[in-house]
Amino acid sequence: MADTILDKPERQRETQTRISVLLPLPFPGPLDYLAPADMVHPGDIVTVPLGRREEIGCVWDTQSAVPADFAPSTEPAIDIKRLRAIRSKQASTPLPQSLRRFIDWLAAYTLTPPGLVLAMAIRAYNAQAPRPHLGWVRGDAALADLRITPARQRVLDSLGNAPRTTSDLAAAADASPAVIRGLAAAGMLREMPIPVSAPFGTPDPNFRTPHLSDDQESVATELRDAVDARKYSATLLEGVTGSGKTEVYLEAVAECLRQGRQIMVLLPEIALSSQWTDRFARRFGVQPAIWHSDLGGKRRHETWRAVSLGQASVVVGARSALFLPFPDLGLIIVDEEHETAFKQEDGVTYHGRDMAVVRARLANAPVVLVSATPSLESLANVESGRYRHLTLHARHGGAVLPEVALVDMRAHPPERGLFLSPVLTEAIDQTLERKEQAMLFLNRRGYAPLTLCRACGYRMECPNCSAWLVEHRARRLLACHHCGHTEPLPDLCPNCQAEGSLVPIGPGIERILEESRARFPDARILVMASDTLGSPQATAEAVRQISHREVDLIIGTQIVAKGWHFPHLTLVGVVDADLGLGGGDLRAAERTVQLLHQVAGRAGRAEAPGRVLLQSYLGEHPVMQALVSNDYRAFMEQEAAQRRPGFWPPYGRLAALIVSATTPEAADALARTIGEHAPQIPGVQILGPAPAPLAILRGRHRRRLLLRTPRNLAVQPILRHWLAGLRTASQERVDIDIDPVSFL
DNA sequence: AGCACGCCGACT
DNA sequence: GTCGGCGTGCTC
Repeated sequence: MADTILDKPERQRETQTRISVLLPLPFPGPLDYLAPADMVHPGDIVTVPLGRREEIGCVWDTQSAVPADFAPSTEPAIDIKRLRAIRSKQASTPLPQSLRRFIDWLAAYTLTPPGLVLAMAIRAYNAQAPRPHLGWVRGDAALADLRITPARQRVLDSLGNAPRTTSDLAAAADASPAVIRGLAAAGMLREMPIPVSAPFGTPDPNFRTPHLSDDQESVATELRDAVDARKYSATLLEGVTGSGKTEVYLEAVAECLRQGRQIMVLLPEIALSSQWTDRFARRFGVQPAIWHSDLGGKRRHETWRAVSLGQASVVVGARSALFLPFPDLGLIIVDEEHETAFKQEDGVTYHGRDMAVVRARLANAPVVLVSATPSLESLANVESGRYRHLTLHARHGGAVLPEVALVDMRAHPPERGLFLSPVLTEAIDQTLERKEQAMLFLNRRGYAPLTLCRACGYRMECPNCSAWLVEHRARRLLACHHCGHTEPLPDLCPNCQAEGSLVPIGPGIERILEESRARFPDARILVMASDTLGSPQATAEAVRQISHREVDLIIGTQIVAKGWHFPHLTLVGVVDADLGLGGGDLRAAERTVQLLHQVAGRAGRAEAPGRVLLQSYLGEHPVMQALVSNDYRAFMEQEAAQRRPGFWPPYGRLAALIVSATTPEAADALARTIGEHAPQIPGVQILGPAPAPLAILRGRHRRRLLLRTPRNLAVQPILRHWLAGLRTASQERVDIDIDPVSFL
């Protein structure tokens, strides 16, 4: 990629104008540089001098597109005579205006320096300069100039019009690379870049059009119309598991492809993507481009480039795909929109689903949020008229919804030291006898979540975090799931030195595996957890084994809840349906219903009807009642009624201030100071300071303040004023989380 | 984020 | 007398 040198010293200074350049650094805004007028434009990627180093940046718009109510105040411009000149302009397509505006918007909304948001957009650009692959073709030198050995002759015979790499050529000619090097030195071979084959095929919208039911067809038509309108609109597509949501929204994708425009599809996790892309390929004939944060350097650069040139028409990815430079975005899909995995927690904190709606608005494109169990946020947006609501009612192909029943653990307790009720184990027996598959779901990795000393009551805790250490018996150690700390399981209690007094309390899936092996000795058991399925390939292999009936009993964590299709699965046992309800989280109930509903949806998709058993001590809890009666809507109305009066989200706005320091005293002092300077605004409430739910995380002591405002009040200016005069010591930090999702 | 400047402890 | 610790501050 050749650079254009702009700062020729002889160039007249008068021809240079002031331009803004945003750098991927935590500055409050863009810096000003000089460049020849009409040679650089907003969006261009440039290199500029900064101090005594050089940085890559993006030419930024002079005026901000951010709504004034939460835009940061701008500093006065510095004297033009003091500006330095841009070094060079990169020969790449500029960042589109809709992306630049999105970066500004997200930065202002999350109170993040815009440069750090830009960094997410150009990290791929930076990652690895595209080094073209070189290959060999016939050189100019005449044959007579060199002795032609048999090996050399074979190499020359193997040459073609298209360049071949050294290793390829050596193999074809059965010669060593040294022979090639010799020929090259004599000028009989010439190096030539190998043209990169287009890595992204063109999806064919008519490759295999599906047969849709009337219900599906009418929804598909509405979505196609939204695409045809070529303007912003937001739609919530709600449909139970198996109602064919994907098929239906792929018709909107097809419509957008027919227009020759680009499509962004966001999924909550990459684990889901292989199944999704296969489905896509069946519909459109080629694989879509895939994007996620740990995509390798070369692939990453290719994808970024293909998107910026409009060559990748469909990109499916995790939330970071929001920052790709689509020049002609015509549609955004957010699948499983209720998933909390869309919320980015570290670094720049933003909610992928909400930001997808913003991205769509700024690109003037339609966005479709898809879920079987929509978030209360999206339902509230439907209610207020901001989103349109489309519903798919029937399960496609005649499959019926699974029957959900409670197992009252008080009435039917497991044997001492075990965790499966006889009601559940007998149901598994019957399922296995019928040669059908069963699944046990427990959203907890490891063997036991707590290790306790029976002699003194000491609990094994993480030295860096206020969290219990989880025993992983297979790996013979105790692990912290928050910071990654591990230590061997001790023989003696570290507190009272008693021998053999440490006992595991509570189940993780390893312990359920142990119990299942003893209880169902003939069953072929497969464990699915994020730590046992390291790679996407391993996950795909596990799914294949299940589909091919090579497994009888599946034991899994959250990962099994994803939209997998398991045709022979007819029984799902939820080991601890009450698990998510503790901890006082605002969305605990909503999340539990969504998760367990999703888990239940794995059962009985084909001819055989499915059955779900929920082991619970809280049978009367609204969450259990909602699951048993399968009335999601009634449950969400009840949720809404609980949140509305107190202005809890989505009926109010929330921002969290996480104060952290190296000592508890420093954290307390800083949190108190901030609390004392809290603004007094009618309708605005400050909660705290209180110990953050994980009071110690990665060795830092954390306190939390919550700011709650009515929905019509922006929290950003309030926070800005509040924290404006604050000075913190070097080891102290205040992190802001707008619209916090996790309270843990 | 880098990379400077700057002011206090153990060494050729 | 210097080398080097990382605290504070600036970069258009």
